[in-house]
Amino acid sequence: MISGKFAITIHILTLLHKFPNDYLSSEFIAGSINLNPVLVRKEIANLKAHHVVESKEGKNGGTKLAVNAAELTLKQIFEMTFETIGLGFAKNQPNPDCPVGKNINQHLENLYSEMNQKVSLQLEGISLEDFSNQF
Amino acid sequence: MISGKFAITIHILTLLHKFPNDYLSSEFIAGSINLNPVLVRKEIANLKAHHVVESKEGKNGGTKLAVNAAELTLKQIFEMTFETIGLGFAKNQPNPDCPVGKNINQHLENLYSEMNQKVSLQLEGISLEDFSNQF
DNA sequence: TAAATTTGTAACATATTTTATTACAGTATG
DNA sequence: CATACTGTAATAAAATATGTTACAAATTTA
Repeated sequence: MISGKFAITIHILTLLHKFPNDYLSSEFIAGSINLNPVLVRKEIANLKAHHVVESKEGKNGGTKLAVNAAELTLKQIFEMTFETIGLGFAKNQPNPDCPVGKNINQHLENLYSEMNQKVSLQLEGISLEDFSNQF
Repeated sequence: MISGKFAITIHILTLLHKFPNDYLSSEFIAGSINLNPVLVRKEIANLKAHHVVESKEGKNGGTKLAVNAAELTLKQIFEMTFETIGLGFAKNQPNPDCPVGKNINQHLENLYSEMNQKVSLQLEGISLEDFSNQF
């Protein structure tokens, strides 16, 4: 299974970009994603930690973008929500007495690292503005 | 979370490649991966369905490669164990009355589809033999 | 032919991760 | 002061991944 963090975060950011002058409430955003507002606030907390959005408490409060959407890339959003991409590892430590078991994770990491470079290159070329303007 | 299917499968195939003349038992393979033999047999069942390995029941039975390792690419293995790569979707159906909610999944799919092409290109260039010869 | 070993598979159990819910303190608005 | 938000903790529920047990069927070998 793969968590919806990236998808949710980019959904939030797209909405914020569409309403650049408003503080959007987590309830409103949750209504578009069809998600519990608390989970929206959690993702917003992550975005705040990365200084991508700012929010205002209290009545008529909410969240708005704090950066230029043309300068925020999907790669940055990816890195805020995922560490890296990959095809996973076996859960348990493989047998260190086996030449294959001993080294497989290192070799997989190398493979995945190259995957990440390629994906990052793609995502670096797309800004939030680009993504949002598709709608 | 991400399942270990790909990692386990490539581990199995690497072992089979290292012992091209033997039928390896699921117990032996499980010992290298440090995994329950039943789970190994499940992945082998998948490989059998794709005609990549053959196995023999009964005493001294086990599994061996049924294809040329130089011609089996990591892309093929990837496709047997994952459908596609991507950064996920929100779990619930987004709001179809919202212009963003209505289209976000399609746009994400397009994005992921391009990611898959890039990753596939990479994995296509690596054979099981290449991977196994690193050890 | 009998004993031993191995696959194949089902059924069930446990662990982990992801998502949802409830609750409420704190903050700003009007 | 009433209202409507955020922020966050605590807990529950759902989904997925992994592990275990059990046993029939197949094959080898003694």
